[in-house]
Amino acid sequence: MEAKQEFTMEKVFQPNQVEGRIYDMWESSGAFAPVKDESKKPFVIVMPPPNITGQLHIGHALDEMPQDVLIRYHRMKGDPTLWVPGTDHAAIATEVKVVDALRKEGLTKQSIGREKFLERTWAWKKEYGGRIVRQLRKLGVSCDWNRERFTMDEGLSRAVRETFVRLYEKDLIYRGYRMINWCPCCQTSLSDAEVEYETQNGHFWHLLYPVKETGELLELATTRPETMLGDTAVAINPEDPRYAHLHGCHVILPLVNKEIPIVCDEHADMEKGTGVVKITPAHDPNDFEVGKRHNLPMVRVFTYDGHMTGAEEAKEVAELIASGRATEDEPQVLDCGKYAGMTTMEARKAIVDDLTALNLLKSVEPLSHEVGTCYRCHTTLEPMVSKQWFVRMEPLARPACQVVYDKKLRFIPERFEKTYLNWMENTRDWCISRQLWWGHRIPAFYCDDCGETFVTREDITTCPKCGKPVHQDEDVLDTWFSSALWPFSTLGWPEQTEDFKYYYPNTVLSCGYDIIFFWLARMVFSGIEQTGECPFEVALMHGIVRDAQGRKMSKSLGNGIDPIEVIDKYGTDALRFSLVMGVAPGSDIRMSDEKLESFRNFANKIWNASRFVLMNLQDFEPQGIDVSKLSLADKWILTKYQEAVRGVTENLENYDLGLAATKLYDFVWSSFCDWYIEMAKQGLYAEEGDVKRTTQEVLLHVLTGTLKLLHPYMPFITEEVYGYLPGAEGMLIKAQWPTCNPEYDFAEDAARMEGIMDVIRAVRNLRAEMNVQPGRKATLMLKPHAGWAEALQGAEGFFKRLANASGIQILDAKAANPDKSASAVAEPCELFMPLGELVDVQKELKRLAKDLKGLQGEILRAVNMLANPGFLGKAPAHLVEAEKEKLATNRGLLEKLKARIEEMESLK
RNA sequence: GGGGUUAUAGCUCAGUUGGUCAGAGCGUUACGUUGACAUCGUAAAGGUCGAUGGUUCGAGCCCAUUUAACCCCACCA
Repeated sequence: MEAKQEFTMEKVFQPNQVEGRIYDMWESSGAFAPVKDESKKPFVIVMPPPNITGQLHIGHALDEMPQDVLIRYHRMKGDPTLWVPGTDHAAIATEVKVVDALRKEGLTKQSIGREKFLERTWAWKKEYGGRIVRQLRKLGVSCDWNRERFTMDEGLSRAVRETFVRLYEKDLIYRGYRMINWCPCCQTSLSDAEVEYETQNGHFWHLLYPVKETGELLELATTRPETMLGDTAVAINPEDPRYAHLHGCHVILPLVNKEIPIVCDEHADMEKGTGVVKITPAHDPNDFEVGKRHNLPMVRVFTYDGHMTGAEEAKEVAELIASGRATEDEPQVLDCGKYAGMTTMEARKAIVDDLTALNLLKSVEPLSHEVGTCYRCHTTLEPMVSKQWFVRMEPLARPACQVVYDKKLRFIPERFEKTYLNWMENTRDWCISRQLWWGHRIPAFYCDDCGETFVTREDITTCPKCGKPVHQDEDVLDTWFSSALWPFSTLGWPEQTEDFKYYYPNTVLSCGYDIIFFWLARMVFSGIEQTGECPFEVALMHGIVRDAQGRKMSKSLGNGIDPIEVIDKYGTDALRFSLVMGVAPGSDIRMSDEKLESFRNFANKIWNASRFVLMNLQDFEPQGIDVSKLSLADKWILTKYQEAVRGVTENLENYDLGLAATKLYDFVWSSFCDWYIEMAKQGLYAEEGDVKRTTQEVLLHVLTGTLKLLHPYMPFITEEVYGYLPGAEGMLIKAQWPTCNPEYDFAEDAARMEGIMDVIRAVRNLRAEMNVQPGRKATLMLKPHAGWAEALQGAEGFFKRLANASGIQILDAKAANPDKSASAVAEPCELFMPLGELVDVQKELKRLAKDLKGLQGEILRAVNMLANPGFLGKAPAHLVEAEKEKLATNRGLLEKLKARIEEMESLK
């Protein structure tokens, strides 16, 4: 056994002096690695991988906290416990940053080429990817850094490729022209999940299209007039009587002067506007569907960088189509003529002007509507028809719903089940190709000659069919495609590694509710499809951190909280505790200096309580508690402590992390510090060695156990204090989770102690109410109720120490009440505090009247309850009994109180 | 348009399956240098648990309606 550290505790806890040292000690000792035991079920969590571009922010801290608490708890419980950390390559986010950096050097990614660009990005990753990982350590996370993974590691890339190939082979991945969300700024497609809707103020433009056959002007409305160049039809509802005469007719598309058909389609809603809707199949999701139903041509009028198409591009595509090398779904491209090259916004204005000049703009009304924007750069997205890779969702979603129906996957809190199912039951195919360079390149190869597509596990250079050269698809995969495999790719899958076999499925997945669709849902269906099992049993959700006013943190508001600063100022433990205590699962939390301060104070309270105990443990060798020697106070704290052990353990098992933390806070501050330590002083300063020794044993036992209970929440301070404890071996992080000893439960004695505490509180109250100077000690006269005499007599020391009494005097039940004293009644006794002339009879009467009123209210309530036949008949017997008992007690107290009041009245 | 959340002391929130009280932190007020801690201690004030109705012997907790705020999802021209 190594020598204990010398007793050198500072008066105030200094987190920054211990945190780094302790973390290094944990890490280098191998404490974070799981202790594998095939006979036990492991407890496994994979950490949501932060982006390599990221800097640690408060959201990460919130994200890690529940995980670290659970991990530390299970580790102490003796479960083989694994927490896998890692980082995400974040395709689009990272690429944007690198492109930005290039721009500052006057470069573009095209100018340096794909290979150089990737080199640059890897260099970037090397430089910044480590930063977040270092910062995470400051939070005290006890994950197994030896298993740190990166989504673009070789092994994980193999998992991605294997998954892609398997899905392709099962026809669950396909390539085709579909309506996708296009970001003209990032110049890539996005999945539906990556669209963020924003309310924007726009206009509703009412246009007039001349009907060829009748010459009338057909009114229709649009929010995006620039798309009209790509209209290939106008739709009306087949049931609409207003337009029955137009069936089979055509309109002349203004500005383009092209004849396009009027089609009948359910999509045209008779209730909306004029009931006529323009159809732009290449630039609107609904119109795309209408176009398919009516076999309408698709005409693209926007370039991929947000401008109007021109002659050159039109010609190019036309030739491609003519050559037969384009798929038949390839949209035509319009030469927008005078509008070519304009941005879409410029074109909008020009087109509106031109239509106005032609008297074809009937009216404009302001309109506020939801517009899709890019979740990375918030540019307004353009719906575009584009050739992309998709995951077929329907067959994957079904089993992913089933595991939730079957409760094989449990959400905490439960309500997120609905959020999840709502999405999973309605989700559409997932666009997984991105027009980026940074990421997993799509393993599809196209023959330059025969045009055949090959999706392969290994790269190929020649066409297996005709032997001609092939080229690989230029695009990379959605970054979420790889993170969807995280629970098993990090364990070595697709190899059937020992780790994979033992640690998969994981136990818990903890993340913010904001990434349920991006990540959690996709892990579930990917896991089920690839491994046959739901990747985790419990989805533990948390909210987001808000500022003191409840606002989201954002760069523009500048209200972000830097966790590193917080840690420097208040300590990691305070930050950790403030992120969990009293927080209900799944709810947002507000962060404020006041809050952090109060938890820093809590840490300091723990520190000083420990310091006190340790000061009184010099030259003390623990030998265990001798139950026969325990005082009432000892029994009380042991009972309370065991209650805390049971409660906290139960809460942690149920993932009620916030409740457990609250219990600990209360136990430490109120029970242990405010009461027990104060009472223990009597024992510590006692003459009898036995009494002192027993007190020391109890203090040490309870403190040690409490540090263990606190450790998952406040690992640093508890580890530090633990190092000073006599009899504590090894590190706290590896210590055994506390269990209860049935010999230490003393319900009756504890209740007795509570009674005495009530009397002490009553005395304090009296003193405060009567404005008794602290220096003035009074003798307490106690008139015990049946059965309390002995306990009260034995508590004299407590009254002296805690109630500022000079001593107590036990009065006979029949004795006369002392004159000129303040008084109160409590369950154990009537108490009198002689104050001589200090007693203001009027004031005292007023106070007693207040007590009387309270007591009478209680009695009335109980009487009513007991007079209710329903209650007597239906309530559980023990509750009825308890109520009766209480009523009897209160009646007794009432009598005493009344008598006392009469007595005082007579003194007036 | 669909779904969800919240409404409890001045502020921020707890309250686990309905059964005694409705609790904490911060703030406020009055005291306080009693041998761990002023990053502290003691005491106090402060709420008809958003509104209405219902179920029940009993509801902050369950049900219905309603008001207000917020969030998510949704292809509405």
